[in-house]
Amino acid sequence: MAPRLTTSSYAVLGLLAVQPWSAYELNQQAQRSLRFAWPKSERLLYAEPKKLVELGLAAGQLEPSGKRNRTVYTITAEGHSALQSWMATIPEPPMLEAEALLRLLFAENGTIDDLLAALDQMGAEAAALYEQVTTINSGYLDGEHPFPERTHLSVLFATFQLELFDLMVRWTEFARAEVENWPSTADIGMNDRIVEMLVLIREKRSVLDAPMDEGSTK
Amino acid sequence: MAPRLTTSSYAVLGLLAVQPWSAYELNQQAQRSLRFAWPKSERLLYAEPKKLVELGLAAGQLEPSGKRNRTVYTITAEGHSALQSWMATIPEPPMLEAEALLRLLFAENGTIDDLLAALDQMGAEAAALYEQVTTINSGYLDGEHPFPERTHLSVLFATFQLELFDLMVRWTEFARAEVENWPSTADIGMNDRIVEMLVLIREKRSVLDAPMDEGSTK
DNA sequence: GTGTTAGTACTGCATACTGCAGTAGCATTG
DNA sequence: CAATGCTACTGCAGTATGCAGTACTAACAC
Repeated sequence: MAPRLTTSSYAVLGLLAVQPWSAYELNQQAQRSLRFAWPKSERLLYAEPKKLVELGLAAGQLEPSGKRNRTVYTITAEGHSALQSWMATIPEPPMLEAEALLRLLFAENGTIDDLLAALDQMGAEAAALYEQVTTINSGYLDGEHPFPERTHLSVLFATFQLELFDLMVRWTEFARAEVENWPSTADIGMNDRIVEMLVLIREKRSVLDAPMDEGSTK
Repeated sequence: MAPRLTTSSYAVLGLLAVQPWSAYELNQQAQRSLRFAWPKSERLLYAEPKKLVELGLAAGQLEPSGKRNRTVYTITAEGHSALQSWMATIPEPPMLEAEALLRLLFAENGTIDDLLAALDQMGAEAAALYEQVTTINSGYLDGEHPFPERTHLSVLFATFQLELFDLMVRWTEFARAEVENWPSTADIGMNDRIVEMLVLIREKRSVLDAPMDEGSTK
């Protein structure tokens, strides 16, 4: 039976549309950019091109290097047209998986320090990724893009990543400041500060822009 | 053999720590908040409490209502302490799955309209969620929170959701404006505007704040 | 009074995906 | 020449998802 094409299949097909790769190279490539939009396991990235070959969307040629054999996958004409059709379909909504936010939701089951540690972890990871993406993109100004004709796509994509990481850093700092003023994780409910935030929310104003009022802390 | 505890197990345990629920109610509850931090399938939310019972972290009592039986799950003392220990561990990094961004990365395989449609879809979904969360939270000001003592957690969590949805709306609008100026999806590479964006990135300035320069648009 | 629709409350199954352990060649360094 | 680390994968057990199916209940229409 013919296997079904998943979004991950099209993700791999998209990479093959750039140039032929072996499964190993596909994995490295996925680490560089794909993982920020469609994070998939190494294991899957080895399995997916085989499925594409089976379906005729890619071709695999064995290239022996020494005693080892590596298979290099190339997109076929059918692969190109499958990818084109997929591009015209409507995408699934974005999904965010964040364990740190789960810790916030259930914070009453842990200590203030547990919660602060989770927020700090999330902020630190976002900060590190922000630096990484900034460095890579700064390099493009010096002609370091491996596919110069694709720079516009990488850069526009990077603008989203950077805004997201920046938001995570700023929000975790904001949340830390709030939580530091809590006497405990449980049974706070609605104090003056929470009401303040709710008013900002109702007025569709950002809580990150509004300075914390001295009188309402503690 | 005893099944392993996953993050999803702790997510369900966290819900049970709030109050006892049936698997059906667990699913409804997960729709309201959990899905924004830890999106899991309905199917799993039916299976997970059974696993918790097997492990002694929850107890399930059968409550017949008419001819139908529904099982209501309650957290046990061991469940509480398992949850507490988990709260002290470091969380996994956040992960974003966004098909629309995948379309951007591989946009050269589709038309400008395909790309705009994907961006619009992402923006529209984020805008709808922004409204939803704003409405629900505004209700808390009128005492509509089902667990008043947990309002502080819901609200702080909501501030992140709103910032994220707002970012998605603003970024998709920004990206749309950029893409509208492209002659095609492919082979743009590095024009003046892309260089401008790269300079902003290198200087760690937000592209969303910087107005688009008339002279550089095509 | 009975057919229809919508909501409640699940289960089974095929398929998708992940993590981890294992294998094995090749290159560098001590 | 042994050890370490990188390249380049595969097998397998377990986790998670989507979808179809089952079955009961309540409301309202006809």
